Amino acid sequence: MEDDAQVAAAVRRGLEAEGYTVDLAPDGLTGLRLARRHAYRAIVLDIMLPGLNGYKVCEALRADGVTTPILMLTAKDGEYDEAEGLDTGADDYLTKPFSYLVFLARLRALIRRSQTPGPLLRAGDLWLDPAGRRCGRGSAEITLTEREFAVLRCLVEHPGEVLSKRRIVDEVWDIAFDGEESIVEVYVSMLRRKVDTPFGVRSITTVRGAGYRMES
Amino acid sequence: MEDDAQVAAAVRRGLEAEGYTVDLAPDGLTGLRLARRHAYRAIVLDIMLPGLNGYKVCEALRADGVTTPILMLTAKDGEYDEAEGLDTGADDYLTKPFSYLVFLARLRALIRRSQTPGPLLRAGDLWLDPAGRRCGRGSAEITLTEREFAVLRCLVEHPGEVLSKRRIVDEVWDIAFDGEESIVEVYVSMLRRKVDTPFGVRSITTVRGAGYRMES
DNA sequence: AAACCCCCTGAAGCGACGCTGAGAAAGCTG
DNA sequence: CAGCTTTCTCAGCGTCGCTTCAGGGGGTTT
Repeated sequence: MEDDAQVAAAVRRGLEAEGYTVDLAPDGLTGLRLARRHAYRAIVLDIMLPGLNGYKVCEALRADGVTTPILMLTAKDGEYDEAEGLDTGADDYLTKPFSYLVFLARLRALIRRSQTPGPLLRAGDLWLDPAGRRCGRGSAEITLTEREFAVLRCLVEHPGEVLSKRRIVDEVWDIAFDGEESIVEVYVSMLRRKVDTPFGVRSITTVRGAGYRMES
Repeated sequence: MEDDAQVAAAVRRGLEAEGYTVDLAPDGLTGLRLARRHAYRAIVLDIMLPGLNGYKVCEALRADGVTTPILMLTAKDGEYDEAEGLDTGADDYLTKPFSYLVFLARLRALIRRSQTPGPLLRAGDLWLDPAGRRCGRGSAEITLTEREFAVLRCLVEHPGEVLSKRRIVDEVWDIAFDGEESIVEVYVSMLRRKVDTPFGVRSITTVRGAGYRMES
């Protein structure tokens, strides 16, 4: 216990030296309250805690919908049930005693992994996630086909700029494509029906004789 | 030097006779490379190594997040401090000269102690333990074949991201694989039958023309 | 105002894509 | 060596998306 407090203090000093900001909770209940109030980048949780044990805290947090990555510190003599640990929703485990370097590496890995949401392309409240190949307006997700997505992406990547059909065909279609440029008209039509009309807006403007423009 | 090489060879023969598989590195850098690429059950590290010494190797591995238990072999004459060895992240140390039986016992103890749940990959209530090569949903464990596990792991490592069949084949299969990408379809089908259908969910989404996506 | 041009959009064919069951080949275990 | 598991291929089938076409609407020019 006194030992634990010393370890905790050492860990805090180490992390703060790395540039992290650290909040330390003396017991489970305090930790739970802190975690509920703040949006931490990661939570380190000791199983052996005064008051409320680590499992309970973890379970309570997950039940609250807190998705912050949790690193659980388990005792050396694995007295606990493994399945229980998996169920409560921790993201990683570390068995005591551990080296500080390992601890740091695991914590970093955890934080890195939780920052997955890739860069979004935006135009107003319209968003496009190239990595996940998703798209939507506001909180509503919109299902697009491959070609539709490619055309919309092309437009959103150049907001406020007029793109000729020729240019869009060149960027979206294969070089071997020998069809008409009018294919773009068809896709713009379909896009408007999916991303504009249902929301009562008009984000893709036709510039007669020149092409199309994404309003930013 | 020559002595060391002979000791190493003898240790190798002994361990192989016990049924272990052994990789031997002639110098620190080679060892580091091997340890980074493979998931060994344990690493035996001599402090006196050509090129990169044992402390450096150990430190580098731990900084990379490699948690494989490390047994450090130190020289008798206290030029190096034992405590220093433990500081860099070794799990146990042995002072030369030592008896083979002691060595074996310590190694076994290390391996036994290290079999705790490692870092978990998660996607919703689906979990994957790469170290233990186990997987499950919630508290239910799911049995997967090697390939199934590798494909699922590949997907779970990039949650919310669309992975093309090409990319999955590249990550999971051998470079020498010259089959069709459609093999991925077969494995996704089998995975869905094991990890999705029995639980009434659909976590692996098909993105037609693009690939597959693990819903996060 | 008429003619012209550009664009919109619904319909439909067809080719491509993905899913799945069956089974052969290779590997492992007892 | 026999029986089991695992891996991979193949083919059939259903579905979906890409593209074309044609008719209509609405600016623009003469």
